[in-house]
Amino acid sequence: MKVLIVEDDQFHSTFLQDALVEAVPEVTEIVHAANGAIGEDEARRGEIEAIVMDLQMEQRNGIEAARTIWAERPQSRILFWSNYADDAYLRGIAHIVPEDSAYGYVLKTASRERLKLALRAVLVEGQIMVDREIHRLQKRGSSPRTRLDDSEFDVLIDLALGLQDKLIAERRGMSLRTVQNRLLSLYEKLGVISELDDEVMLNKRVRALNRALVTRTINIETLETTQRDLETWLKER
Amino acid sequence: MKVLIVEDDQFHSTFLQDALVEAVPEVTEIVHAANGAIGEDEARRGEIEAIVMDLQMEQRNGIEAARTIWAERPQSRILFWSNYADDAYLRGIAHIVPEDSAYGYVLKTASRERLKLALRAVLVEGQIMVDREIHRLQKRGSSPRTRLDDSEFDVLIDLALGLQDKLIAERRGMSLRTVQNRLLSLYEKLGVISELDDEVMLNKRVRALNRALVTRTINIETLETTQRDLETWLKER
DNA sequence: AGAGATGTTGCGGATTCCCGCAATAGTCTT
DNA sequence: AAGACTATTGCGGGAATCCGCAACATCTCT
Repeated sequence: MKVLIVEDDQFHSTFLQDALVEAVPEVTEIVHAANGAIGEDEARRGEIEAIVMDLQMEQRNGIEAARTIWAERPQSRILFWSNYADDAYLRGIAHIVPEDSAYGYVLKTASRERLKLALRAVLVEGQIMVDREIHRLQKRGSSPRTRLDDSEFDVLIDLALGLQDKLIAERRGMSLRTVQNRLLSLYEKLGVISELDDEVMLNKRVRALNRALVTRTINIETLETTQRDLETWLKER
Repeated sequence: MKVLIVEDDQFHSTFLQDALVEAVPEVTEIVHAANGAIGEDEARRGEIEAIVMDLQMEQRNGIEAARTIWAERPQSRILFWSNYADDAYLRGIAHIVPEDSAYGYVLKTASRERLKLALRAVLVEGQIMVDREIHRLQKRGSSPRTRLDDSEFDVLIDLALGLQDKLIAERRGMSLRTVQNRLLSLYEKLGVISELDDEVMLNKRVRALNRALVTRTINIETLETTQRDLETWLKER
């Protein structure tokens, strides 16, 4: 079994390798890649189907790499190994994971045992496995009062990119007023109103982005990658 | 010589310790702390004056910890060891570093040799040492056309927190129109106008925050820590 | 099928934002 | 010290945003 490790941090990479040979003795070869772009090449060249990948990397992050890898070889099994439990990563993965392919998400703060468990479960057994910590975070918002639905999330992205209402309406195919309704519920769910509310008036648009960032609903990488999507959309409209 | 290591990542912590004993044989004792709050306690209890500290930590980050440590013991020598070269960190440090005390800033991607050099230079020799990579980043903006001055940076912070013009004016003691002038030059320097300019109209306020984030002028931790400053200001006005 | 809940859209107005124009104050140069 | 620059501030107006009100459209449940 060939396994590809995509990780740009030296120490984490070797730590990962150690855990891997312990947890999965059937490994015959381990290939390393220091960022997402190299990872894609290696996966292509080596016809590799078992991958452990960091999410935060220079150049090209894990989500983007996974997207092209899965596009070329949908049955690839990918275990994401990340520092953060940002909701944006989960949504990003949820959007690109192919039907019935195996993947997992483990935090770097997880114990070595849990990492080894996830390595076996995903790479060998082909299971889906998401770290409990992350699930907790995902759940926390699951009271529908706080959790954003997909269309709200789309509008949040556009807001974060700096589009104004009219453009968002055009891009998402809604009326101006509907966009504003979405924004309204965004302000509600992100806690823009409740906080410093009385007395202090805030710029809700900026505050919404601020809250989305500190609550880990989106992150800076989200801004960067969605920016590219926006640019292509702008060209072909 | 007693040295305190403040670092929440297991691997990095031991790596740091190894480099430390190699580079600084005069070390007699090494104390570990897993986050900023514990670090403050240890520094206080142990009367430690040589510290190596990560910047990104849960709970309480390196800048905040350094602020209280330096407030209590200004001659402390602190080497910051960070993943990122965000401008926000540099500004944060520049604001709190006491007169003629030693500090340094090294990236985690730096070679072991450079780390060891910095350890000696800062902890033993009491020099000031900033990683070349960071300086490069700081310089890049140093064409005054792009680099933010302090008052612009202040306004950027307030904008990022979601304050509206009137409140910023009150907080920073300027007139409304002056705030708007600052915003104008912010939009200019952050590249809000130049990008997608013609055709596409943007919400400049949000776009400014977006640009400030992706250019690493500020980061999410900045949002969190400055939020606390804002809250105290709000109470006592 | 009918009643109620939820989502979408238009209209209008109060507020905020963006910024050109112009007067004044402060700084630098020669 | 006079002239040139730059920063600060007020005024005013066009555009964008926020949001209540109300009319439909859809969906759900019994």
